[in-house]
Amino acid sequence: MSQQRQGSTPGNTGAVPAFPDLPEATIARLPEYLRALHNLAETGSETVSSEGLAAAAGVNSAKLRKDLSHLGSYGTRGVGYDVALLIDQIEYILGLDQRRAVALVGVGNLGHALAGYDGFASRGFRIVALFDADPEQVGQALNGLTVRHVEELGRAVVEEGITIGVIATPAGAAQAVADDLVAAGVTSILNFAPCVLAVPAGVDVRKVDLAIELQILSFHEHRKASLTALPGGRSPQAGNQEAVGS
Amino acid sequence: MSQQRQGSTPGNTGAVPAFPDLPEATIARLPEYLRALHNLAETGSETVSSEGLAAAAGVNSAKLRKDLSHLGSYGTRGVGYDVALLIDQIEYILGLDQRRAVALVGVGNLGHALAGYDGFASRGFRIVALFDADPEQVGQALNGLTVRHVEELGRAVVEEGITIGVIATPAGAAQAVADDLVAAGVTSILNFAPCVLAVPAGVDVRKVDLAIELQILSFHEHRKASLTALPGGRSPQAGNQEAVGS
DNA sequence: AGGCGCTTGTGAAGGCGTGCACAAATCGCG
DNA sequence: CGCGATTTGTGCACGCCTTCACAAGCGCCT
Ligand SMILES: NC(=O)c1ccc[n+]([C@@H]2O[C@H](COP(=O)([O-])OP(=O)(O)OC[C@H]3O[C@@H](n4cnc5c(N)ncnc54)[C@H](O)[C@@H]3O)[C@@H](O)[C@H]2O)c1
Ligand SMILES: NC(=O)c1ccc[n+]([C@@H]2O[C@H](COP(=O)([O-])OP(=O)(O)OC[C@H]3O[C@@H](n4cnc5c(N)ncnc54)[C@H](O)[C@@H]3O)[C@@H](O)[C@H]2O)c1
Repeated sequence: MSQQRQGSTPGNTGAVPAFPDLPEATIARLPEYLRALHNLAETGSETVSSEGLAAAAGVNSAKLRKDLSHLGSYGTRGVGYDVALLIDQIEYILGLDQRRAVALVGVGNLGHALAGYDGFASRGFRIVALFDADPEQVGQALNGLTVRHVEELGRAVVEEGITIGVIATPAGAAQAVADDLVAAGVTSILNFAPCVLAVPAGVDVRKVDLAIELQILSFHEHRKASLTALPGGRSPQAGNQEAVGS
Repeated sequence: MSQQRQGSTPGNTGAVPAFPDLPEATIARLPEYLRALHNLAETGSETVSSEGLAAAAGVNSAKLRKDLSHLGSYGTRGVGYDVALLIDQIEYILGLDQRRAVALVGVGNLGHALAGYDGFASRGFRIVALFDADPEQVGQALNGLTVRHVEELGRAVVEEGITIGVIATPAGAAQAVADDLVAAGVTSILNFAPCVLAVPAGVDVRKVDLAIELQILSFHEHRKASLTALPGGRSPQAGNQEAVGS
């Protein structure tokens, strides 16, 4: 969904797939369920109904049940879902039991905030290396890590077993950084730079663009405003039908 | 898509809607087209083909043409699209000609980065007010703005004509801040806190959650790894279907 | 032991989005 | 002035996703 995805040909011969190939839409919601489940676990709940979990995750309960049914049958009819079991299952599916190593490239304004964020560690990720091209930034300590020069990226990726790269450089440098990451063996990239990245097949790219989010909100503001201003009316200008013809 | 949307009952009686009600998927892509168009305009291009613009925006050319056709006919067959005209049209549709006023609540780690980001101003947004609950933060100057106490939010929203609020507080405070924003008259919220917000109908909420993005990438890493490790194999554990029953 | 209420899991239907393929339209050139 | 090259705009079919509605299953209470 508005995300770049370069798939690989499965060529799967087995009847039941080694990996339940969930719908993309489902995958995107699993993290939200997981968060809700963790919250429930903290409050001491042993089980949740689909209704309860759906409410906590902000979705329709039918959708939640269908999503979870793709993982297998981990609920009990008449009772609900076992919270701890479901957490384990979702974390397993998402591959969060591996505590993935992440590299962050570009420790500027945004990079500093990301490097100092503790919300990643608590969700199964370790930022294990920071990189920048600016000599001023290189060498400084940030949250227990030393910023290294971007030229060392290739070596570090291999040594630290990094599989995910986060790009927080200006847009002009993003493609070059992405190329370096891919060359080093990174197969997943989270891109904060406002630009389209070209990557080979088999590499996943997800983009986060705050300006785009604001622009989408702006559209809805515009729409709402035009509706309240002219209730049931028509466009302020350019209200052309097929009427005003030659 | 994975975004909260509280629609309002249209009750539209007119034949042709006052506002071209574009598909959500199209709206989400317009900002990307807009960026690509601005890039093209800077390089001096007067016109673009759907093929060219699609490549620059990272989408299929058929999809791009269908998207643009929803706005009207702003292309010329055999030639392409007029770059400047298309920019104007998209900016009008997105409501970017109004330079919307934005409030940022929570100037911590992430909030500082957002407040210092110049990429918003260049895309039609002005951050006009900063708020925090921490007395340590209140009063400090940031990028030409003074951080105000969150209690002043209601007054400021009205005075400054703020329609969009950005929440960058811890998750525990997010709902309360959202309530304040809505009470003050804000109808669009961009939420960085990892939690679900409840808002009344007519208010749009978009959420940005970096941990979710990483978890989605992690899933694909997991999938890719299991495919290469066990080509055509099955799940390491818990491969229960309806077999092991009784 | 049996019945009753509750909740899951899923078949089916409808809606939305995507991409193909082509007709319609425009420009440039001879 | 007509023709061919080019590119837009769109009808159509297909697949994915969502939502409804309900049968199947489970536990509890009597
Ligand atoms: N700051 C925000 O709130 C924000 C919001 C949305 C998007 N973004 C985007 O995130 C990116 C970073 O934003 P920022 O505000 O941190 O910018 P910044 O200029 O503060 O930081 C960029 C950093 O990247 C480094 N860099 C430049 N080229 C590099 C290279 N080739 N290799 C490695 N490092 C390199 C720079 O030295 C600098 O430290 C930009 O693309 C921006 O558009 C930022
Ligand atoms: N830092 C990141 O890179 C990052 C990444 C992803 C998500 N987030 C999320 O963004 C949010 C902010 O993250 P952060 O790292 O900046 O946290 P932070 O603790 O550094 O900043 C939070 C700020 O919010 C203020 N605040 C608290 N309660 C408030 C209230 N009721 N009203 C107004 N302000 C209030 C605090 O005083 C503080 O300044 C969190 O929800 C976090 O999970 C942050």
